[in-house]
Amino acid sequence: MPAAKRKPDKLQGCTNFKLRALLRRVARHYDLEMAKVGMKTTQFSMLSHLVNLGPVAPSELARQMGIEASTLTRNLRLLIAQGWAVQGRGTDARSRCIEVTASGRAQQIEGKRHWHRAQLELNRRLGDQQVAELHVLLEHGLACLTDTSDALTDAR
Amino acid sequence: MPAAKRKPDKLQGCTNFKLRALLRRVARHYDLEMAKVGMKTTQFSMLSHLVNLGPVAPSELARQMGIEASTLTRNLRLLIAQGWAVQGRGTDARSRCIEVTASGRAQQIEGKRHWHRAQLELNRRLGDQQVAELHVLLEHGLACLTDTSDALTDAR
DNA sequence: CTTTTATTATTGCATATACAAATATTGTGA
DNA sequence: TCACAATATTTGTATATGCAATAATAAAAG
Repeated sequence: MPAAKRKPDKLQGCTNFKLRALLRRVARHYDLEMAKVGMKTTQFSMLSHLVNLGPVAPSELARQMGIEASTLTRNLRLLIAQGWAVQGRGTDARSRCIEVTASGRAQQIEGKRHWHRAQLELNRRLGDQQVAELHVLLEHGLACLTDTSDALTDAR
Repeated sequence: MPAAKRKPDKLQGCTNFKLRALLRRVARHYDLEMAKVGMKTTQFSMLSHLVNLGPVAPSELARQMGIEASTLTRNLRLLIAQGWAVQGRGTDARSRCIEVTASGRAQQIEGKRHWHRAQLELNRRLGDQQVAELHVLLEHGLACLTDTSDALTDAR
């Protein structure tokens, strides 16, 4: 049957699969660049959030980054182990306060140079226009899937 | 300064971060649906590839899925442990041959129903048009980052 | 035919990630 | 004030993922 009439199902049309496939490549692209300053792109991400937010509670940082608190706890350990961040007492006896260190700031600035190179190279490879459009759609998707409790398909 | 003239740097413009953020949500969306038949979306993905490809060598399956052979080895174990696939001798004493079982086929068909529900719901949430455009850009990005050895920025 | 090189798969090590359960602490209602 | 609910963080458990190093075998070179 002609390609145009093929059922749009199959795995060809799996958004999850396509996203994963691209992320694997893109992550590799950035990571190769960030490795030059001894960090992963995800670590640079968290470090940058810390720099931009200032002293912040774990739960708030997790919210800002859109990750689970449990994920944050573990990923943060790597930054602390590198001496890029410290964790002190929060407003409460149960909460904490995370803050970037001087070393962390320096590392973030270094990292930013490399991140920028990676981003420019990506833009060059995919085309500025395409990257811009991709960003719009990624943000759109994120907005549509934010909160609005999923899983309601037959939960009620 | 007006948003339009803001430097396009910052983390606002990180393709990696945006992709990751969306994948986390999208993966959750699909996984909640696939959980109803006791599997992760990534497992359904591999199982479907096995169904579509027929008996295949690990290296070829990895190539088709765009993942590392080492990743495949481990992920495949879960399918085998569930009895959805078996691994036999390949053409060679060093190679293997992976094949879906009857139980695996049944599981894939079950899974497909749920995958389809998840995909339709995603389309509904984001809009058919947006999803279609997203797919085009994801495929474009993948094509631009495929092979063409990365990391050449200053490797030579 | 033996030494070297290439291919195929697996293991070791490390990170990112989530959900559920446990901990610790704070706040509330009776 | 005491039992119970709410909040903040960490731990337990499981998956996905990659790179580097091994192991096993095959192919090529000499």
